[in-house]
Amino acid sequence: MSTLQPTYTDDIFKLSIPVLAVDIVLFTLYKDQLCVVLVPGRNEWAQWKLTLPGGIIGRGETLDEAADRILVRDTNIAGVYKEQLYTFSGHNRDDRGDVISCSYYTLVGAQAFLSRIDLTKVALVPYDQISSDTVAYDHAHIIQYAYQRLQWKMEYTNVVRNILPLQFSLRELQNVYEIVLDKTFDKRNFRKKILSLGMLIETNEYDTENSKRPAKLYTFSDSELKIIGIL
Amino acid sequence: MSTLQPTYTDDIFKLSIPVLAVDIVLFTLYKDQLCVVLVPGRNEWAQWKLTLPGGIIGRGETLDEAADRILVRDTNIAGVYKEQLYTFSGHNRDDRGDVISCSYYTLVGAQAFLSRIDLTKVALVPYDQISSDTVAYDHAHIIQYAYQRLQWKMEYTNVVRNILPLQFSLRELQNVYEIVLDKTFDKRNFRKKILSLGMLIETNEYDTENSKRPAKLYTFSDSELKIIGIL
DNA sequence: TGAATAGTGTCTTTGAGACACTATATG
DNA sequence: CATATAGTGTCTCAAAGACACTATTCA
Repeated sequence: MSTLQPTYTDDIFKLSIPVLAVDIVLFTLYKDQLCVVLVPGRNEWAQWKLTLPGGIIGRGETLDEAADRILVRDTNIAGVYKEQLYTFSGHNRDDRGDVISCSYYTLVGAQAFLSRIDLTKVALVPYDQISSDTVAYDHAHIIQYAYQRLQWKMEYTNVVRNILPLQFSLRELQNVYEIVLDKTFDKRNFRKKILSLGMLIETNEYDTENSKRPAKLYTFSDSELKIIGIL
Repeated sequence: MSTLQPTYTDDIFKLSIPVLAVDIVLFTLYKDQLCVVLVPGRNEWAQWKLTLPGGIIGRGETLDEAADRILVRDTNIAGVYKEQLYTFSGHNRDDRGDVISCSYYTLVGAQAFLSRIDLTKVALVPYDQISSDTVAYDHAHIIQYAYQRLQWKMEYTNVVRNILPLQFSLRELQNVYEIVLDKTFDKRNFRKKILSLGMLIETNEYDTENSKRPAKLYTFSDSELKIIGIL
């Protein structure tokens, strides 16, 4: 993985084919809110608005490699879960010319996030404050699409593992589900269900900081994304 | 929609950015087999092998427009259901240079398919005969991915509507499900389930051709893709 | 009237969801 | 010992799946 920008030997916006860019929707939880990382817009159309971290893909680069490069460049974050979302095209998406955007989304835990990112360079915007008024181009639409995908993944996979620390209590886990899915769950039913899925392993440790009665800590049994039926 | 090829004013395979192509996985049912439409490979790497219908996207063209154009060019089929699948990239995907492929899949009923297509120009290949030995580039992989998506859509949406005629018997419907999902269903449970979903409307007509006892014909209640829980 | 396919109902099991009390540590 | 949060069990209802016979048309 390289943090170098590719160099372009042509005026890429004047070619007879469209330019392919990669845009990244980085979700994290911050103060019990689902947030997206955005950067200041760098040209006229984007003036006064924020945009997704993104960039033009270079020759010889794969989409995954470009996504990694851009993520490191703008957020200093590497090696996290990411997934290709959708490739957006359309007339007049971008003032620079004909740009097609292959979008990715990633999910990062708050601790990993805050330790690596430079908050003077990027903004952390709560999902419910994102709209076409605050975000440039069609990026609000892309973020909305990413959010739908994230919700789906939360319901049907163990993707939640990417936002939690190595050990966590069932209460923390339920909090994440409730925030991302924007609904509440009955504690007993939630625990019954989540434990029956076999995606958790009990540890012998307890969280004594966040509550009166210490809560048993769990870890995830699978290190990879796995499809399961949840909730 | 135009059937013209875009014209390229540069040598697009020598640019400093990758070239974006669109490839289409067209599924249809033929003689009780799930089949994919393939075309002869047009260059060295693809020699003796078949490829997906595909082409380079032109400037000012959206991905959906390019998909429509290529579908008409290679199969003479227009106005059918299609969906973007995934955008594939990778080192050495294509001998011509750095090509990234945005893939689509579509689903076409046999009658519409046979009436429009020219079978001297394209091949109809049963899904279970597709492998890297018979299909060029990474197209076998793309087809496999498309098949997974199709199976998923069959289970959770009314996408099956795109492969059936306007009117059909429950037996025909069950056949399609059994072929695509590659498993069998109990007739009573299938009918109970499918009718409870409310995605069908009973007609007053009967199919008297395909069986001794005439079967009641049904139509779909929704003209759009709709998420439902099936099977 | 026999052959072929359409069409129908019940029982059992499983999972989802509603719901309230006890257990344990801290100050 | 009061408070705050962890942790636990039962009942009900709905949907999935197993399973076998009757109905209708045609030759």
